[in-house]
Amino acid sequence: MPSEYRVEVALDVPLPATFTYLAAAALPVGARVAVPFGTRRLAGVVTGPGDESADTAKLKAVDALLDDLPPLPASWLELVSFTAAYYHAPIGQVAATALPTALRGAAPVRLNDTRPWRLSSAGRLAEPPAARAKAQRALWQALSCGVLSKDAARAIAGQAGKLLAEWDAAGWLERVDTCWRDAPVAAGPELTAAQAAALAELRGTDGFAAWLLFGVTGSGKTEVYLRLIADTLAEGRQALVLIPEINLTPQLLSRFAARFPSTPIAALHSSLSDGERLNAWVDAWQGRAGIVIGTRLSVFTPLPRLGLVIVDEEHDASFKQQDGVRYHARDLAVWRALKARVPVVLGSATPSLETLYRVETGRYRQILLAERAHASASLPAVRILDVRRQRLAEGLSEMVVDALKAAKRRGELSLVFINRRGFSPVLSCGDCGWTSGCRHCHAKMVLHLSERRLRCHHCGAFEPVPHACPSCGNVDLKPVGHGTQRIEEALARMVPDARVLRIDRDSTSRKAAWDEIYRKVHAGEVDILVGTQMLAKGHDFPALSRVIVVNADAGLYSADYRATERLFSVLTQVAGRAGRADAPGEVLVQTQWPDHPLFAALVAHDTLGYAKTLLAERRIAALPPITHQAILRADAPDIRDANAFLESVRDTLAPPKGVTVLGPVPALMARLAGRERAQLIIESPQRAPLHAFLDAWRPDLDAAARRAGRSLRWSLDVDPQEL
DNA sequence: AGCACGCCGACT
DNA sequence: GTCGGCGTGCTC
Repeated sequence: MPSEYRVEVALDVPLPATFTYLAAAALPVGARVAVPFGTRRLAGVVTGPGDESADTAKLKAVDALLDDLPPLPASWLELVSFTAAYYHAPIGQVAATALPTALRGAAPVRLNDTRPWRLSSAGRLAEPPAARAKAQRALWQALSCGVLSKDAARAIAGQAGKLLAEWDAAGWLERVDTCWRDAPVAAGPELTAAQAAALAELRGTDGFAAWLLFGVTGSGKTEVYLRLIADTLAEGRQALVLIPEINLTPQLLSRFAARFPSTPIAALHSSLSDGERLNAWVDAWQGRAGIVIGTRLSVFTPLPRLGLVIVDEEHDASFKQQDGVRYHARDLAVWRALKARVPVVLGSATPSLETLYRVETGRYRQILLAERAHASASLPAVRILDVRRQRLAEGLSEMVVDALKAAKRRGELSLVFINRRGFSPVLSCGDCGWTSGCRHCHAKMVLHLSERRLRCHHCGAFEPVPHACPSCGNVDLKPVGHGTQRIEEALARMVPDARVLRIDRDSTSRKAAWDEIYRKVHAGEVDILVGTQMLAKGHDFPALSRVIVVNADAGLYSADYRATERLFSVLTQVAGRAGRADAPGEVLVQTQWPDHPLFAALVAHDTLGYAKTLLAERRIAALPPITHQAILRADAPDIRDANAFLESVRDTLAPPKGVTVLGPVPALMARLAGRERAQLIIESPQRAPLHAFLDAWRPDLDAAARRAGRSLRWSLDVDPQEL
């Protein structure tokens, strides 16, 4: 049979183009196909009609049309190609990222019918199982009362799968197409005046609108989301809810399930098997799920009846993918809402500067929830402890140890927060507060002990390491944020009889670990919790009377200009752990720089004011979000190979007016997993010339990488979140 | 990224 | 004599 048709197919290979194939019939755009590629057989997605100018002799034919599913929707393909264009990633790799694992392979996929059951008319006339078969009887009774999902059936009878199959074969059952438009919604708590006002404003729009829901910790943002979702479901439309991985807890999911008991919810969390994820994904795609709730990857779920998008904790760094296709789920979520002409709500207690800047420029609208939902819970009192010229034992001051001892005597739970993020060795003077700033730009210079010099990671300038403080002559210069390695042992030693529990990635890697930690804490078997980042968010601990931050300074002067923004955010969140119940909490922050404006804002709970300060700084320094950046990263076992690659591409193409290429400079984490990392920073006040430059540059990058050999790895990061 | 082809060292 | 090391080149 002659192959008269041609199609373009996107394949998961690191090549920028799509590939032209011959086909015996006109294949629909969005169809999944299997194609021969070299010696392999790969899965691909049809992106459009084939290139007619391609030489027929070189073309191969499509092998098979996979799946009996309908083709992927045009809106999904549009999202994939936008992502590929914006992040300068090969479209086939984006498509593979956007599909669930089960749909990435070249094997056809068969789907289970996941629709719930009810009794058919024959079933209603049939004899119920004997009363002594208790489980069978219970399952039958549940069916005769109404509709039953497979999960619900399994909860009633362990053998549900087998029984349902038998009864179905007997003709007693039928499938029900779910409709959530009239599904019941459980009553929620009464709204506060602020929540009601926020809701009224959010409901007042039609079509696309981007909102920042700016609410302090405990102000009840989730309740606002639930009410909006109820509106969306009542119109028969679907809601997409994006949540940081760490906040996507069973507690949160059961809160949604309890509010919408009969609405199918597709929860896309990390512990799903490939099959479960596929089912949830297809439920969303086929319009069977009313709510999709999940982490950044969920932004790619096709939703035919999308009516609302919510991004909770929109400032959270986990929305940015840090390898492969480096997309930002929050930004893509806003784009999706725009294309679907539906509202998007970005919620946060500490909004990102990107989002606040868009509020400032009028693109997003802001709604404030200024008070905690429980009138009795007030914001914690923050005290700044000046530790200059103090003797610190393992980073702990006497004041902090005394506070911990007093709390222990009163039987109260304290939290010692260790800020490990943003650590890079910036040199500082413990006497006068001098830090090693770069004389050519706004960045801090980083100590490179092996090279015995200071190096700027923004512009690349370097200087010898000073022997004494250039400002006051003190010879005892140290990297900021040093010396908190063995803090839990130190605590156990300095606070007699204190029961110290450490919480970090290691101690929580096992699944049962969290349950054990919760049990201990709730049973009052712990006096002091010690932990990093993980403790700042997501998990609710009761009656935290005191939060102590021992090394805030590590983020205060960092080579990464985003460090202060992140520090303020994490300190606000960890402070929010204190005093959530009836007792007002206290937060103690140790610092060598008590006069830093960050602390004044923290004490005053002035998130917005501090954000304005930071935005003003970014404007002066011409940094994001005022300007736009991309980073070309390279790593190799030998730094010279990475630098050689970056130098060879840096001058292949003259950047257009306004676009600046800086570097090569070392990455903030200059060495990782035995590889040395360096980068070029590309900056521009306008997005368009930046993207045009990256597009034109791409072939040069591919060519240079080929010349550089296999040991070199490289990637392009648009809107980087970390240096 | 895979996977082939291709040309040089230590083994049955 | 060959099994296998990973350099380089291509994939519609």
